[in-house]
Amino acid sequence: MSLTPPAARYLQVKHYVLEQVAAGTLRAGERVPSENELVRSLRVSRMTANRALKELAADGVLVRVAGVGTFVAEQRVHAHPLEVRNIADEIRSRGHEYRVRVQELKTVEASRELAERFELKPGAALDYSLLTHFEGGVPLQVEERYVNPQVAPGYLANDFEKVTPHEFLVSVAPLQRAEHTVRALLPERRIRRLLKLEADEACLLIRRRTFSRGRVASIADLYHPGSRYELAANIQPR
Amino acid sequence: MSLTPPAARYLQVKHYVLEQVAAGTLRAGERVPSENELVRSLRVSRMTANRALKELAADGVLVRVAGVGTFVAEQRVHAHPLEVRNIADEIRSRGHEYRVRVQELKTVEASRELAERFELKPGAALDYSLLTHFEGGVPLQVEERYVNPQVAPGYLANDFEKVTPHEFLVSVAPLQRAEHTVRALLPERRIRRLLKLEADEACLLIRRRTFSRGRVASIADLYHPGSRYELAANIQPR
DNA sequence: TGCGCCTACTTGTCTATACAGGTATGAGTC
DNA sequence: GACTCATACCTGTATAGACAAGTAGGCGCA
Repeated sequence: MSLTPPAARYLQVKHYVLEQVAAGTLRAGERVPSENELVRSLRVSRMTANRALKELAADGVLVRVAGVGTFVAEQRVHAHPLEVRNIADEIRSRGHEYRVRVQELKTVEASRELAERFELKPGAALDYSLLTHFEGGVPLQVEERYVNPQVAPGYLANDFEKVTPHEFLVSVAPLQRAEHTVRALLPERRIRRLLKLEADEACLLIRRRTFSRGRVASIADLYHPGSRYELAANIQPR
Repeated sequence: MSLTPPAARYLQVKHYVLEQVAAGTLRAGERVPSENELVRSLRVSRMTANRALKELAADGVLVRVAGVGTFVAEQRVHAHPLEVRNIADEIRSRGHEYRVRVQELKTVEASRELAERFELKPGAALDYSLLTHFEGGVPLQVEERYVNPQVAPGYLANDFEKVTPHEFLVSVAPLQRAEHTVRALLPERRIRRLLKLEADEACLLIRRRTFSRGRVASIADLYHPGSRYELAANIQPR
């Protein structure tokens, strides 16, 4: 069983190749379909196929040799190709703290997007957590996670005050197979919708955005673009 | 002073942006020229500008927000964006060993490509080292390095039997500013040209390639595509 | 056997063009 | 003050077409 292919076509191509690598149809050292073959079989342009293979090569999954072809990389033990950005790790030493807001089982009935992304039938349940991150006492980020309990069992049993969700997921699931959806900070309306928690914090978050009117030279103190939050951790089994 | 801009145009764009970030013209959080501005000022297509900015964002140098713009990322202390692949580290625990063949000062007169790449006048000298890597007793790779002595002083003074060239370079030079040229294994003719060292090893290396005639299904035992060697370590000062 | 040449194929790069979706801002309305 | 709307701009994605450079394999020649 595999998850629903993503919407973007280059992601579909990556998905197509990764699926065969994960299933064992393509083993280490074996030849991957060339760009032109992918063009014919998947009906995409060569630039799209090129992007997909190039990114997989950058992740260390494939190896490309100009003039020869593309091949499944040998197993590399140490280096993990997927770059993981963990805001908690990054700012921990700079006055970072976070608070756990929600930690519960959620049915996917409400959101059709979730059901599709995780390929779940209506009525199925997902582990859900919502954290707010602070830096120097100022609420900066909202981290919302949906985790398939089948691929990361025991997610909700954690004490997220001690172990961050990211740390747990890293320890329990093979990161090479993980698909993380990373987005920048939320626009104002979604923050309002999300943060019905404590009015003052919502105010602060929103005020930091509303301040932007008038001065656009630097977006640094509004967005803190270096840091991000992860919307959904969608981890493939196997 | 800066090094010669690379040949590929998307690398020129990256170079253009990185130079301003390194020089301090663009500080953390500040706005980077948009894709369309780069199109007009550097006379490249938007796809090229897009690729340059996208890769810099993947390296953690920039942060892009759709609909807003591109910004210089905040300083991130821990994570180093440049992914460094070190074959010695990767295979060390799997029967890996290497032998130092050449370790000397070389003038760049012979190669015009080298002089241009390092922006040196004819007659200038470069530190040079040539190692052969083995895995399970079989010679697998040739690692050839040219290092600018001004940016990595003391390179030749190392005992490369104890410290690999890569490890020394990592310790002495800021990797964020490094430009590594990574290539796959050499074609047959260049191996012949390079390896006038010991006939049997050259034979083995070449034989592993000549074996390919007839069976093309898997290139694994010929190339070992997962491992690479670095042709030139060209490290920018500052 | 070794060498150079040619052809077919593969990846790398670049361009022009197009559409989609997100965002900031100002004008207008309640 | 809060909201809606239109506009201008930005990034994300996708395509078709083109040229360059590298490689494998076949062929012929010395």
